[in-house]
Amino acid sequence: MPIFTKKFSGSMSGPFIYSMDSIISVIQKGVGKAFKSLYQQELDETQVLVQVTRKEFEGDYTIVVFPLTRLTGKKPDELAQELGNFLVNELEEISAFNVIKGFLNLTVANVYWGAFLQEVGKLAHYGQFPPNGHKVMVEFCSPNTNKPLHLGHIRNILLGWSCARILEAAGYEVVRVQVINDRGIAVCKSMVAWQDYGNGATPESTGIKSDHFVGEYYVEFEKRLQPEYKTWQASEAGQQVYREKAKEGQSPEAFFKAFKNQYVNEYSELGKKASDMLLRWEAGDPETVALWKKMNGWVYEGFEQTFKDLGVRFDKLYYESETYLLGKDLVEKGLNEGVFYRQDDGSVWADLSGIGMDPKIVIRSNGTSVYTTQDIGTAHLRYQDFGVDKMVYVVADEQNHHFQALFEILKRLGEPYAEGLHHLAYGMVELPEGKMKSREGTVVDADDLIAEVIEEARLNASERGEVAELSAAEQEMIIRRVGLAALKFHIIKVQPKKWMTFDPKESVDMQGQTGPYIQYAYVRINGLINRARREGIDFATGSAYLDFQPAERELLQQLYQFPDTIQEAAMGYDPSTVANYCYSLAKAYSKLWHDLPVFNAEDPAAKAFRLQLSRVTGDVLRFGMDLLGIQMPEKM
RNA sequence: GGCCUCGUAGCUUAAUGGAUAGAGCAUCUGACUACGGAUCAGAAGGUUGAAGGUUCGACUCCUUCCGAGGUCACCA
Repeated sequence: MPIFTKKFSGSMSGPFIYSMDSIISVIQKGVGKAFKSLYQQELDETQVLVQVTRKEFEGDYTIVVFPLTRLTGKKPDELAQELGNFLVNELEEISAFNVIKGFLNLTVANVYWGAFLQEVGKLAHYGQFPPNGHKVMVEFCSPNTNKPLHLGHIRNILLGWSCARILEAAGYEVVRVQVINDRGIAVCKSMVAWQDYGNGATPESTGIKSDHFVGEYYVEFEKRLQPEYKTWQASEAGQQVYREKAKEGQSPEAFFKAFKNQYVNEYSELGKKASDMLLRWEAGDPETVALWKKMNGWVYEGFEQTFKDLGVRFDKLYYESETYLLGKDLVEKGLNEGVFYRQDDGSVWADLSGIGMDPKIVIRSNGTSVYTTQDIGTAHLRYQDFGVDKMVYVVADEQNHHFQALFEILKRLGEPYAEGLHHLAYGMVELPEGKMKSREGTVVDADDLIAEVIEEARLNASERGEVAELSAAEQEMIIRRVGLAALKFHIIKVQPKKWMTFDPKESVDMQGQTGPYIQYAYVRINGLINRARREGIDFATGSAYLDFQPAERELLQQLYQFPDTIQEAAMGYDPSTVANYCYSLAKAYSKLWHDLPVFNAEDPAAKAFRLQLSRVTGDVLRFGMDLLGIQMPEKM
């Protein structure tokens, strides 16, 4: 059967990926040949629309012939019939066809599917593409150091991590980084509160997780500020400001709510303490810097634990305290090259009217730099550090405007990586009650949430007892994996750009379209494979089995889609694509499990084939879920 | 106000311009003396926010409108 050896040694062949010419391109080429031979017409084959046949119809792949009719002047059904005949005669891969309302459904020969499975079965990492020579940086998480991580960070972290893994699978070399906002007024508030009200307490002395410990002092600051502000509002000074600055008909409540920031900056004693702290920090006062280092150290220790719990790590951390002065020299250079212009007051701007945006300031009139300037410098620094040709910023969509401006400026500055910049903008996470608001205490804490899903998994496990005979440590690992799978999958199955409503009750679901459902399919497979290995069954002997049942065909088709799915997810920076694929594959396997006996199959070839099919499915599920940052348990 | 995003079943959501809009949850009904029932099968649930337009064909593209949100800082 020479056709198969030819197909299996395509130009992309490597140690990792299954690489025969895709069936779709085989079909497309066949259609091109048909047009030449039947109608004497040249055709752009890539324009032929080939898609997976919908379940309710007979066949594996479908050609939509409508767009082709105007080239021949034939009716859709007639053209489809002629093409179908031609393809079945000419292509060994195609064994049958049928035509329904202008759709040409093609059936792929069983022998082709059978060979596909055997070939994939030999690969160590089906779906992993060979290195493509490109290097990409993914920035994600990037928290402030005054508070612990919350639900929003979790979505960010999961998206960033998964995106990085998917790019790796697609052949990129990936560098994971984050920028930690370790300076500024917010951090100073925590410092002031700890200094004044902490009485020397430490995370160790209180037994509180260290980032939460620091967060409590941030809250403490706000708590102390409130009565101070109330008192001031009632005072003559406060009333005078209200009379002078309130808009016509604005109630005191509304005015003072809006005025709060200004109050803290200009009138508050506590606020003054914080801004003094910031000034001392900027001046490099040793005592202040020591305090800052101590408290940030606590925060990092806590963050590190959360990252570990979530199973993520970074290659390099950038700190704003080290990068916030960067970018000014690049602005200076851009100024000389006409990329920016200086106003009379000394401030420097970028004119972005060319892309329909308002002017963007990059240097204040007092000569200091802004956020955008800093990001310009950081991007440049990163390029120097790693030489990446792509940079992906995983940041909430509230910063769309900022990144649009930043990318445009970097482009105009002629930065070498400028064409490879991408803002992976994700939607905010809301609760069923509405937005999370730290002031109202409705923020879902990351550590609490993780603990909660694990407890839920523990409850579920105790109701079953399959893992009861395992050691405590093994049980604990399984419970963690199951709980985290529920949480992670629940978040990552939603397209990044969509705002999502996070219902804690649904996030711990373990049935239906969930992480544990997929894990369960894997665990079943694992049980079968272990038994087969104990009995020394050779899966390759399944190649003799070719009379596929519908459930087997469905699974083969889906397995075949895996590399394309990874490419699609990588190009679209969209992990939800992989999540949905994994679910769909697990569902197809559950169906097969129900419909057909595997170990007790009708004959040895069928048994070996189904074991091989199961094993490959298990491998793909494990690899696919790993791309989402989800670990598989061996039992559950 | 300018720019941008979103609107799909009660809820959470899927669908490179293609066939009867696909799942899960919740509700109801079935299926374990076959390899793990965290499963499978079935029922019910939709004028895809509204109205036009382009197209052989529109959830998808265009226009207008309605609704929700974001952003337009010498904040980060």
